[in-house]
Amino acid sequence: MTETTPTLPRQDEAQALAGLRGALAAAIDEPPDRSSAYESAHEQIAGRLRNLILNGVLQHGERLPTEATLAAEFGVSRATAREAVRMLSAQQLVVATKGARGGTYVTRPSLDFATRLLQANVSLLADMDDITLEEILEARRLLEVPAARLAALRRTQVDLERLGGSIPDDARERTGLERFEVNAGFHTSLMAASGNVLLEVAALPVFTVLQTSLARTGLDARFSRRIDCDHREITDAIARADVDGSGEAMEAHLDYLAPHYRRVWRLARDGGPHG
Amino acid sequence: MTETTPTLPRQDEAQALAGLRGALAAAIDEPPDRSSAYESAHEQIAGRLRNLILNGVLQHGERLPTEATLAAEFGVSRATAREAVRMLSAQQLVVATKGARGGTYVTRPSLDFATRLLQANVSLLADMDDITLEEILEARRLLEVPAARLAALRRTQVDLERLGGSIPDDARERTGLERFEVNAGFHTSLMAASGNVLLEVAALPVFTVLQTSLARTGLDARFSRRIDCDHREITDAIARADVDGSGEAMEAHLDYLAPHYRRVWRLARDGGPHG
DNA sequence: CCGTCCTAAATATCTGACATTATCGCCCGC
DNA sequence: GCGGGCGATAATGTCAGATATTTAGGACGG
Repeated sequence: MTETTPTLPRQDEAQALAGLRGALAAAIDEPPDRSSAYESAHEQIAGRLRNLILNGVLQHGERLPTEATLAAEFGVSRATAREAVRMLSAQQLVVATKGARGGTYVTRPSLDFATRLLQANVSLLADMDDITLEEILEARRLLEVPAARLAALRRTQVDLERLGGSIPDDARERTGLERFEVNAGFHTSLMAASGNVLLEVAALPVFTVLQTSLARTGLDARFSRRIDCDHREITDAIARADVDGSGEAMEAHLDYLAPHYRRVWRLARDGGPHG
Repeated sequence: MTETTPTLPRQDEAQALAGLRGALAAAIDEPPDRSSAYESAHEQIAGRLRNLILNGVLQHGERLPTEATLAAEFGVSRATAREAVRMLSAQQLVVATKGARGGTYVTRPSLDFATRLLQANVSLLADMDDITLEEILEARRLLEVPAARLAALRRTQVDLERLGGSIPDDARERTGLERFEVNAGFHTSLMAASGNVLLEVAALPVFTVLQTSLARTGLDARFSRRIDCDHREITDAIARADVDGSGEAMEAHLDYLAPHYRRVWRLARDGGPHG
């Protein structure tokens, strides 16, 4: 029975989990998970801890055992335990603090983090042609038109002020980056006014991927003026609490933008990745 | 001027990046990024490499320098370089393979990975009351009603067969987990039929979070039958290419489900986290 | 010509040490 | 008696080197 160990040794594994259980006064029926082929030690440990967090056994703010303790309980070296914790920290499931009362604490991914993560993924998936531009444009329409309608229903005074403030009133020339920020500001304000955080999180990456490709090419003054004008129309409709009008204004805006996106997208395809 | 180094030493940093640049024959104007307070060495390195990947300097399938080389170029130990790579691998930006022609290769987060990541985040955000049930229900409606309409427009023969096959035709009693899988199967088939991958990715986490809370409480046979019945109606409408009918059937389905979700959600709130 | 063995190259893991840092409690001065 | 500096302490962060494991590819023999 002295076979090699494709997974952590069963006994140690059970014991380690038991120790963790005891230490945390938490119980969870962990399925053996002998599913896939080979998983390295740190992945196994990371996965186990991740399950504890996702299943709510380890609650927000709770402290994990120290690296040394984890290492001992899982029967690995500290370096390996560290890498497991590092994986979780990369997913913002835990944060590590130094110092005396320091340690590893369960945390929550912030909205901001979730957004950035999603955006990175969408961006990469688009790069690889897993997602087409048309899908992105469609998704944006699906998210933003209802958002505009909801905003017309629910907007508060604060929302309206923020929306108005996000549209520049001077006709000053702007760089690509500045335009990007202006547009993103309006977009974010609009999604916030919709009153649905989930919608906000879902829409921002979609918007950003599109906008990033636009910003790289630079956009002329006439185009920018038209965007601001559209934004103002949308804002006005929302201010009037005109649900249908808001949705239609948004649709018109997206209709105007679509061909521009298609153009810069083609450019990026032809000129970009072949560097 | 022998102050401590809150960031990597500038010279080594520049040199390391230059080395990497040379090695990869890639150029990118890296801003100094002296933004936030303190960033540990592995975070800095991970961030730097991440930027190279997200900006497309390192393309899919390309190979990073070996751990030893990275360590040398960034002027850190191999363990530190390893942790940086580990963080990227936790985000599925790279994969590490052992063996002779092994190494660290740039990869793409799979759709499946993106979905699971998103789901974990949505789930945790919901746990923390950053997102309310009503927002989730609303988001689901916003995603699935248009998806049903699109499916009616675009469904292929394969889609229809898959949809039909995902609805059980026997009236067998099922466990909570089995029901979960049946419902998830229909949901996934529907989103696939919509023909928009992005929609699919966005909707699955929302669906799963809702469904998970349902599955935990167990659902009686009458409820299950009703769900299957609704699913069949939706499928029929899609098969008829009845766009409005599909959307309406989906709306009716969600209307029926909403109160059930509200009930189990309350239960989970009252009984769950206080353990 | 094909299969087997061997070697090289890379990651995976271990070990033990040292560096850094934030907290806690003690002690000292007022 | 009491508050502020200041070391002890406990944790993560980093380092250096060694060993194990895995895999690709070449050498060698049948």
